Amino acid sequence: MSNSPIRVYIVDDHLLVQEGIKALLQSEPSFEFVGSALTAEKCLTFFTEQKADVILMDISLPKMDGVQLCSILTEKFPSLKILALSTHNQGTYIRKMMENGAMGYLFKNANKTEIVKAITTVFRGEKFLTYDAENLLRQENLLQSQIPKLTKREKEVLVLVASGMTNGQISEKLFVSIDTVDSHRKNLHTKLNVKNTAQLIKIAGELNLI
Amino acid sequence: MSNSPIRVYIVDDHLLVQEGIKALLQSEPSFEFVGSALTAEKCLTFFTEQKADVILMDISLPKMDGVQLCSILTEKFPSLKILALSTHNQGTYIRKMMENGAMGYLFKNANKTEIVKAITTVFRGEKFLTYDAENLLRQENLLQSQIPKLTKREKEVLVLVASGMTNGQISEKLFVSIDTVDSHRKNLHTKLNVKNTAQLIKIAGELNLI
DNA sequence: AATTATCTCACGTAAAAGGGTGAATTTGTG
DNA sequence: CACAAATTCACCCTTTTACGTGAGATAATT
Repeated sequence: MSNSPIRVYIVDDHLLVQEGIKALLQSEPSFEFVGSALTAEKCLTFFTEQKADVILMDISLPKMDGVQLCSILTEKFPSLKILALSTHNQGTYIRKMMENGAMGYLFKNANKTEIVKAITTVFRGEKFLTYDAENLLRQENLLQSQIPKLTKREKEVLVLVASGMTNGQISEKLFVSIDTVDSHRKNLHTKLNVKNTAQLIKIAGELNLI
Repeated sequence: MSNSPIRVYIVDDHLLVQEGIKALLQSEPSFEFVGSALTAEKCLTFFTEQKADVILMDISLPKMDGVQLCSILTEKFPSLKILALSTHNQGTYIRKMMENGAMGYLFKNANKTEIVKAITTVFRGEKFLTYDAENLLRQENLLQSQIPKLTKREKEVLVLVASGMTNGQISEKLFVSIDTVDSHRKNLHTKLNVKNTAQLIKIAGELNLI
């Protein structure tokens, strides 16, 4: 098992990254480069006939993205180990990939040692998260937990306010009284610690609540 | 002149991209790979002793970014041709790099043909903008031209409003009367075609005006 | 079952914003 | 210089928000 090389495939729309991986793997006898693709479609075509042990996968692919490709591949080939390879420094992407069957997440600025370690780790069936990715997830969780929990109604009112509607118009739309809408806005102010509509909409925008 | 190969240097914090370029250039006899760096600092160190004809440069580098590095290099080595190599699909970056002395802009998803063409083009002293980059600039210019031109004072008032200040507070801060601030806000409403503060701050956020 | 959270509504006052109109002064530009 | 744009200010009136306080009804959670 440890004698035969790990067969590695790569799908990335950046030719340069493909070539880079290829070059790196060629200098390591324990790996065998079995193919590459620029798009998810071509990757799927490859796997109908051939196989690999580990696939390095970019997230941002044209048309079908990495997340979709990931879920398809894990379903069809449960033994295939997927290692996400991306520049995306947003925790949501990391989370999505791992939820869809990826065994690891690597940033493209990784050095050779880290890449080798990542591939061998996921090949063994263990998860691999680069230190930066772990950090990112932790920080984002912190931020997320600092966002006050708004109720369904409050979120509803918030987006309507942001759309420019007055309390009167909102009350008609939601079939409640103006005073009720007023109450929700007061609660929004309290929860988000603002004192007027301008501040409210600004921070709501920053928190992607609208 | 066409006999001696074009000496190419690359600075990019992604090792994989470096390796990819290296691999591509090795298969082309008209190019000579003379070195690479992961950071701007190491790049500058290299150029104190050695030289190159064309430098491929990523924009997002740790610490010192590509724009700074670009302006330094063009000043010290006017004959050096800089080719920006980036995944950044924001027109501002393209514009900044070209303003700071870059001769070309290439996306990292470029294929071999395009990369070769880009290098040879900038080596000849001509500008090279990949089709996508040109498109992007054109589209952004269109969008930009659709944003109403706000006066200096209006922008000032806008950010103060977004910060949560009332007309009274703004008037004190700017040493003008409340009526004046009121006027500016009315003009903002007219120009941005909104009818209240909520809408104003929302679209201002979307247009990156605050 | 008991407690808590959410949603609802009411009333009153004060503060702020919205809307219209007009106009003087300064600044910028052809 | 002349014309346009920007900045400034005033006054009126209406609408909308903001803020406090209290409270009943329903849904969710322990």
